[in-house]
Amino acid sequence: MPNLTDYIEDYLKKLLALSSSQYIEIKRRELAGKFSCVPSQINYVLERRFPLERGYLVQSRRGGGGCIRIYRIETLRNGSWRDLIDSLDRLSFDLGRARQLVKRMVEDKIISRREAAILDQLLREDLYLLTSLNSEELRLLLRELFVNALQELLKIEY
Amino acid sequence: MPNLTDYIEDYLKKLLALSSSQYIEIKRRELAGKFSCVPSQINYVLERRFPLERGYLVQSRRGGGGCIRIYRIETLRNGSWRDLIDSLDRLSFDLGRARQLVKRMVEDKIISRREAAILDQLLREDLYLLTSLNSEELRLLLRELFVNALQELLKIEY
DNA sequence: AGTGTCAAAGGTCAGAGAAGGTCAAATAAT
DNA sequence: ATTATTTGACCTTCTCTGACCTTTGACACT
Repeated sequence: MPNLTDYIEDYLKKLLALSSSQYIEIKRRELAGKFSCVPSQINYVLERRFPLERGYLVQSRRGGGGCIRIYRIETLRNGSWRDLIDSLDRLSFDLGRARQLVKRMVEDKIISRREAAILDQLLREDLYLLTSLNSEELRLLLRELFVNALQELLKIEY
Repeated sequence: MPNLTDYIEDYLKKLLALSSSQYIEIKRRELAGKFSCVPSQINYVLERRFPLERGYLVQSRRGGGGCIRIYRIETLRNGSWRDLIDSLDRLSFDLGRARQLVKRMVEDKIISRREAAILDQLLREDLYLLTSLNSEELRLLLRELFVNALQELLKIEY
């Protein structure tokens, strides 16, 4: 026999599944109204059913126009990001794919915009012009630097 | 779910981005009119969204022909660190000093632990062993990568 | 030139209202 | 008995408005 918390959890997860973006936005009061409960019930549900460990990130803003955002950090849990990085390592590494990966990781909130900025700088070919590296050497070096940086980065919690 | 303040902030930041100079000039009354709000709302937006700590400087003149100027500037904190970075650039760059700088920036909360982790990886000499770089070439490359990454990083707000 | 007045800016501040957050106590489930 | 849920009183943050204040420049008057 499901309880209120279960119903609200299901509802939010359905919304997330339907959403075309990586997150949903809710109004605490409204949602509480829909389920005829006190607003703080929503906090309880978020705390219990949408913790970071389970792959959710909750952010909120108070005041007029405030709201709660729930992000799905889908691939963080099963470690598929690490697999992706490893595949970059083993298979052909190229700049385009690396940059693409950085972009997606930002979108999925795996890394921050600032972290992405460093990685993007690292991938700037022109910075390496002053060296005598040939293009294959450069590719291997970039791969080494990029993959390593990313692996270390993901070891540390936000 | 954006509110009035968000809209006005966006509008002003777009103007700033489009502007060819370091600042934009607005008329408080006019702007308030455009967004159908009271003039003091503009002050509120400036106070909340364009404070010095975030790299904005707001000046104004009262009276006939008065107006408000919003400058995009570098924050003091970033500025003094940037000087340090530049000095690393011009003077002798070496790994020890670079690592030390990273450490101090973390302590001063200019950069995060994760950001530091990427920079530290970048400074790992052993990653460059697979290349044919001699030690002076390596030093120059590291300097280039490091200084560039840091400079880009400081351009982005947390 | 000096002064007074007025209108046209912009500035300040307090208060109302609109969210969301916390925490402890009561209740229900296991 | 212990853990999970639910509620409600109280708190903090953010936004918006309106009444009232200050500064500046133009112009008229001496």
